[in-house]
Amino acid sequence: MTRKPVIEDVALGLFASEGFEGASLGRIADAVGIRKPSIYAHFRSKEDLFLSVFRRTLRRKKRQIFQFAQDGAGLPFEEMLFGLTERLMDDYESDAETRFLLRMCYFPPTSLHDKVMGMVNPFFRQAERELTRMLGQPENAGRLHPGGAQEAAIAYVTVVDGVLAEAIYGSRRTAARRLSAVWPVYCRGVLAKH
Amino acid sequence: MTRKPVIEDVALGLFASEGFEGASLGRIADAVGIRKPSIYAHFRSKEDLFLSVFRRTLRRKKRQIFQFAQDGAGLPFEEMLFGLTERLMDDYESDAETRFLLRMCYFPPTSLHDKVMGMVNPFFRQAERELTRMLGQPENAGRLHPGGAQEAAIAYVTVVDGVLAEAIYGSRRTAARRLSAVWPVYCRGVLAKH
DNA sequence: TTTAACCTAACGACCGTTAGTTTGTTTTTG
DNA sequence: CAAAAACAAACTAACGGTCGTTAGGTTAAA
Repeated sequence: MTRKPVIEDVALGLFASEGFEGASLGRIADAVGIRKPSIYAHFRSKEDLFLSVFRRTLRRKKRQIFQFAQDGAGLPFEEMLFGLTERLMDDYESDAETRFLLRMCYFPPTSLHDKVMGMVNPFFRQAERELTRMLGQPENAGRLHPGGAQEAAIAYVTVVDGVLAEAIYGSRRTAARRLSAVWPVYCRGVLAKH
Repeated sequence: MTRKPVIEDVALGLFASEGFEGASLGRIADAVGIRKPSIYAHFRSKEDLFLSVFRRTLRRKKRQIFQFAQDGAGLPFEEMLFGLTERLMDDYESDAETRFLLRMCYFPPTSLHDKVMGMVNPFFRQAERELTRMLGQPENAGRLHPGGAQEAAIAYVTVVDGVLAEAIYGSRRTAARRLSAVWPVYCRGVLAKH
């Protein structure tokens, strides 16, 4: 019975709350209930542990978001996008994976900056592209302001990041306040006047 | 001729790029051109150095933003707010103080979390309150959507954080792309249809 | 009998910090 | 006005602790 996944879970939590440099292998090992050098039975280095955790977490988050979009495919786009923002906001409070991912996208370990961004940026680009494509579908494009699908897509990810920012340095409560203020503004801004 | 301000400047730069835990007193001293213990002639501890830098930086940034708002008091509010967003975005690239402040508002040193947030949160609250007040002035309130001044103010800070987020994990270029997409959406969302 | 997962012991490097000293400039005093 | 005292800002040396990491041994399952 290997503790590799336990190490990853504990490391995830500590990386999320203390950062890469702030979370030491000693504290990780303590929390797992093993000795520090035992970590090296599973990972070549601290950086290797981090990258392993990061890859796993990014993969899962991709799937979750894709799944959420698929489940809401029948809904009007603004309902589905609102739900997604709400979900991400709630996840930041309840889910260490989301906190980890967000923190490390903003401020990755200096030595791993390029490697991390090389994984994250394609994901962001793809997400924005697929969102643009979805908003460009006939049933949505007709309801959009002439500004177009791409403008609405970029504005959306900006709004999401703005709400998540408040979830980071504020709280779920204040982030929810932001969401309920910005969402009507966003909708009026992207929907065509009828 | 004391090197205290030099120490603060160098620490600011390293804290901004490597984080509090990632920036060591040894490296700071090296960059200043003094020995590590000499720092203790000016600061009681690393935390003390950090707090000193943080206070100074927050004070300056407050003044800058207040000044910017005052200078643009004659303009239509959406022009002044666009300019402010642009300014903050540019500052993130060119000004280490802005990078430091933003990073430490998101993820302050764990042990100083409450102290830092105790300084930052009042500032954010005041900024939002004054923005709401400004948008509520007769010459602006009449041009606003019935949603109201407070909604427009909260939506604005959300947009700013969204643009700055892209400045952090992307670049000035991609952040500018966001700004030019989100701004028309924001304006349509907060202005009354004529 | 090999292999995987842990262990203990210990490494050198660096961490933040303290003690005590030197040096050069102010400030006070005879 | 010159000597003395005080002070500020640097220094060297070194502290105990923690960092990530390696070597090598034990144990139990395959």
